[in-house]
Amino acid sequence: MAATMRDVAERAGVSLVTVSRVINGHASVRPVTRARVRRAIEELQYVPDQLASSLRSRQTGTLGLLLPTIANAFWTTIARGVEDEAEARGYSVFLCNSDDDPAKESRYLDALLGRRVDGIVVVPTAGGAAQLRRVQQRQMPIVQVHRRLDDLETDSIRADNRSGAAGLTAQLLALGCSRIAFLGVETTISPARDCLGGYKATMAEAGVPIDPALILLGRASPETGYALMAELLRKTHPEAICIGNGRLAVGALHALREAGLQVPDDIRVGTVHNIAALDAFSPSLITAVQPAYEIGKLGAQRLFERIAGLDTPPVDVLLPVAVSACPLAGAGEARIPTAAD
Amino acid sequence: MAATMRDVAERAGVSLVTVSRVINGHASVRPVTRARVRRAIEELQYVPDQLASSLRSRQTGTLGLLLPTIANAFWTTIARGVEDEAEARGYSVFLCNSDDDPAKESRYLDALLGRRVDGIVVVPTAGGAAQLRRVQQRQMPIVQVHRRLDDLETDSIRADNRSGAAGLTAQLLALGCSRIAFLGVETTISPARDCLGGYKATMAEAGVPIDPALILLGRASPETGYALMAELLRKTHPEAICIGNGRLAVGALHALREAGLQVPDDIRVGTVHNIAALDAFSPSLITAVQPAYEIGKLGAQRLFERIAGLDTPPVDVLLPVAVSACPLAGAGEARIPTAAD
DNA sequence: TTGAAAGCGCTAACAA
DNA sequence: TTGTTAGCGCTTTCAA
Repeated sequence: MAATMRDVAERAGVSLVTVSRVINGHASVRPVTRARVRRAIEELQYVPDQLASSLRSRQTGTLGLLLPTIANAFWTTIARGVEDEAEARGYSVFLCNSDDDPAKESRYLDALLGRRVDGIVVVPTAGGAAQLRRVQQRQMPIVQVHRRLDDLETDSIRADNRSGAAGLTAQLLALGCSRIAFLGVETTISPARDCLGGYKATMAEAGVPIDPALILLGRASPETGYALMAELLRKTHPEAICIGNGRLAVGALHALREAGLQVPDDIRVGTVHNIAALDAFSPSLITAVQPAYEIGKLGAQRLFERIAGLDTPPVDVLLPVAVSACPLAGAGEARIPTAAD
Repeated sequence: MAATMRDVAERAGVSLVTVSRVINGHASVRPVTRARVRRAIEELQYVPDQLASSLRSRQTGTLGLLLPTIANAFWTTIARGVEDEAEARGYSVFLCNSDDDPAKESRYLDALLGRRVDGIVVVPTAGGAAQLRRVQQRQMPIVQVHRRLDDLETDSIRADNRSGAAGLTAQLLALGCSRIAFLGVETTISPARDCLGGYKATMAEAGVPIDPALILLGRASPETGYALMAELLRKTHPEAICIGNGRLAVGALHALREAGLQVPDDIRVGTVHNIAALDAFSPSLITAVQPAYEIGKLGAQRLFERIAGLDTPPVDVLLPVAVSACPLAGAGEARIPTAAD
C-alpha cells in the first residue's frame, strides 16, 4: 500500500493537518516543521491522493475536453491549446471523442459530470444543445470552441470564418474571376454556414450573380470533396473555386489533378483550412488559415476564468483568420515545411 | 447541490446500500425495489459521484495516456485507438503531452499517480526509464507503445519497423538501385534505430556496400528532412533514398521538388511513415505504413488485461508494417483520399 | 434480499 | 503556529 498522509504525519511527528498545510502551501507552518514534513514526504515517496482531496475540497483539478475526434489535425491542434493551458495550472484533461454523435456526447457528459471535472471545453455536436444545457444547469462551466450552438448560452471562441471565406472570395474576384464555385460543409450550425455566408455576401457586394449550380455541399471528408469536385467538373468548368473546409479541399484537389487541371494556371483555388500538409504540398492555393491552437488556448483560458468565479454575461469571441496573399500563376514553389507539418 | 445517493435512498424509501447495489448491478435486489430506485434516480437526475466511489473502491475507471504531442497525426491516431478501447469499457482517459521531455513526463506521471489512474499507456521518452520504473514499483500497470526502452520491463506494442525499412530497401534494390541513401531519426531508442538496422542488414545481405556518406540522421521534423536532403544532394545524387520517418520525408520531398527532381523518375523514394496526406499527395512513393491505430488499440487492450490482474511475463508485440507495391516510373496517379486524411 | 456500521484519504471549520 | 473534530459520498463488511 502506498504511503498516506497519516504515515507522513507520524514520521514527521506532526498532525495530519500540518502535512496537509505543507502540501497545499497553506497558512503558516514553521520552517522547521515544514522541513521535517518535506523530508518525511521525500523518504516515504508520498504522493497525495487527489481523489480524497477532491472529494473533500469539491475541486478536482480536471477538465473535460469534448471534440469530434482526436484523429484529425485540426481538433488535435485545438486540444493542444487546451492542454497547454491546463498543464500550466496543474490541471489534467479528460479527452473525449464525440464523433459528432449527440448520443456519444451525452454519455461523455455524464462521465465528466460523475468525475466532477471543474469545467468543460466542448466542440458541440449539432443536436447537443439540450444536453449541454442540462449540464450547465448543474453549475458546470462550459466553453464552446470552434462551433457555437445558437440555443446554448455559453462563452464561445471561434475563428471568423465568415470573414475568411469572404476574403478568399474577394481575392478570387480581384483576380478577375467571376464564375466562382463554392464547396462547403452541409450543416446549419456555425461555422460551416458562416463560410457560405461570407462567400455569398462578397459575391453579392461585388454585383456578381451567384449560380446555384456552382454551390455544392456535403460531409466534411476528402471523399466528399473528391466526389463534389468531380461532379462539378462534369457539369462545368468554373474559373475559380472557394472551399470552406480543409478536408473537402484535400479531396477536391485530387479531383482536379485527375482531371488534369493545374492550380492556379487552369483554375484558381482558395480554401479555408487548417491542414498544414495542404499548405506544404499545394503552395499554389489561396488559403484562409484558422487559428486552431489559439482557439483552444483562449477557450481554456476563458474556462479557467469561469471556474475562478467570473460571472459576466457570455461572450462570443471571433478570432481573425489569416488570408494568404494570392500566389502568382505558374509560381508553384513550395515553402519550406515547418514543424507543424 | 446535486443529488446524492442518500437523496435517492430517501426518495425510494430504501437504504444507501440498496441504491449502490442497483447502480453497480450488484448482487440481488428485488425487481420491485430496483424499479423504485431507478425511478428515484431518474426523478432526481442523479449522477453517481465517481470520486467518492473511487476513493472507497480503489478503482477510478481512468487511464493515463502519455505521448510526445497530441498535435501530430501519428500520436493522435494511437490516441484514438486507446480512447476507443477505453470508451468501450466506460473508462476515461487523461491526455498528457510529454513533448519528449523527461522532466515533463515525470510531472505528468506524478499527476497520474495522484489521480490514481488504473493504468498508463506511454510512448516513453528516451531518458525516462528510471521514473517509469518508480511508477511501476507502485503496482501501476504500464504498457509502452510505439517505442520500447531497453531498461524498462513492461508489455510493449510496436510496429515492426526493422522489417518495414528492410522491405523498402529490398524493393529499391529489386528496382536495380544500389546507391541507396538513408535518412533517419538520430536516437538510440527503438524504433528509430530499428529502421537504420533494417536498411543496413538488407544492404549487407544483398552484398551492396554501404557508403557512410549516404546515411544522414537528425531530429524528426520536416525542417530537418529538408536540410538533410538538401545537404545530400549538394554532395551527390543517389539512385534511391530510404527514409525512416514520415516527418523527415515531408521535408525531404520538398528539397527534391526544389531541386527539380521527379519521384520516381529521377529518384526513387521509399519511406516509413504514418502521414495520410503524404500518401495522398505523393502517390509515387514506396511506403511502409505503421499501424498507428492498432498500436494504440492493442496497447490499451493489454493494459486492461493487466488491470484485470493478468500476471504473466511482459511481452513485446511487433505489428506488421505494410510495405506498398512499388509504383511504376511515370505513374504518378493519386489514389482517392480517404477519411483518414 | 436488505440494512447498519465503518472507513477510503483527505480538507474545512473551529479551537487552543 | 498547531491540533482536534467532523464529514465529503460512496463501497465494503458483517449481520439480519
